[in-house]
Amino acid sequence: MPYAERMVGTKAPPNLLYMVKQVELVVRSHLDELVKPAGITALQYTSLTVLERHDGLSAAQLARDSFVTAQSIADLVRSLENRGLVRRERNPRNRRELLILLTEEGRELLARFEEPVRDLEERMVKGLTAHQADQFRQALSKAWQALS
Amino acid sequence: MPYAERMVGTKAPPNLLYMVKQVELVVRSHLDELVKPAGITALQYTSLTVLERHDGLSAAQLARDSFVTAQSIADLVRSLENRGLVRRERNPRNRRELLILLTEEGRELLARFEEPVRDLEERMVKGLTAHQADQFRQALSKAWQALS
DNA sequence: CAAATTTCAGCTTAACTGACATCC
DNA sequence: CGGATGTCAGTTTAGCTGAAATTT
Repeated sequence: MPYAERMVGTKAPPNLLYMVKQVELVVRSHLDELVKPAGITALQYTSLTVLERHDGLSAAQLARDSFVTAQSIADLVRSLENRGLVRRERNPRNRRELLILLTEEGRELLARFEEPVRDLEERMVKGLTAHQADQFRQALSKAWQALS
Repeated sequence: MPYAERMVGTKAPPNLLYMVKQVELVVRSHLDELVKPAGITALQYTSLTVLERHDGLSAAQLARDSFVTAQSIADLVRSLENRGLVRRERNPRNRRELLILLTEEGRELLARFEEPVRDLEERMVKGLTAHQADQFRQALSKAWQALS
């Protein structure tokens, strides 16, 4: 019997922390498969969507936001740069900062996956009403802010 | 400006998949700090809570449920065994299976962290009403089932 | 024999720490 | 100078693949 069934109706309910982890795991595995044809990982794709919302971030900012060190982010950014999905240029107002910017190719990749990713999100909330899905989104946002 | 602020009121809202990831990241970092004094990782602690609900799982079952291979789980289980938190014994009805069972020490560790972990969960939903927190839990459960 | 479980050996990769140069 | 930022070098660790033994 898979977890999807075992988890339902168990005496001691799985705690919230565990469910967050399980949802993240299954989401990442779907997303990884989805973007694999483009030769990138879920993590790299997610970084691109962050840049889509906040183009021109520095690596240090990206690192802080992702709870990883600057050194770790550097590797990820370098691989995105090698693939031509982002470019970096000096902040003219602060020569020590290297801003990370989406390239045209990066934007095209994001556009190409916009619909499939939205479909995945919709599958994820298909058991919820539109209102419940919205509440879900807000709950995630509040939970995240409460612990940040 | 940290993400906790930047994420609010941005034109293009961060997508659901990204928020799930961010919440998992911040939850794990808190949980890691919480259980560090006991010399275990968040991942190991979480595995212990799984065993608390389903004592006597086989490594293969645990692996499937965690979206990892049996080989990966083996390392985790071995370190828990070395620390005396779990023991393994042959399933009398199926001699190839090694059941993973919590030891008394493992149960004591779980008892010791029950309250701090509950506190962390409460901090996580402190911006929600009791009803909303319950809806949140159900939404996570449904989202997970929908993608499993 | 086919499928499931466990285990051993080796590999890859994503993260880490430490050290250093640069810039404000 | 102190505090950020970025980079280089080396390490650790979590996960992987492949292969084998055992049981059902």
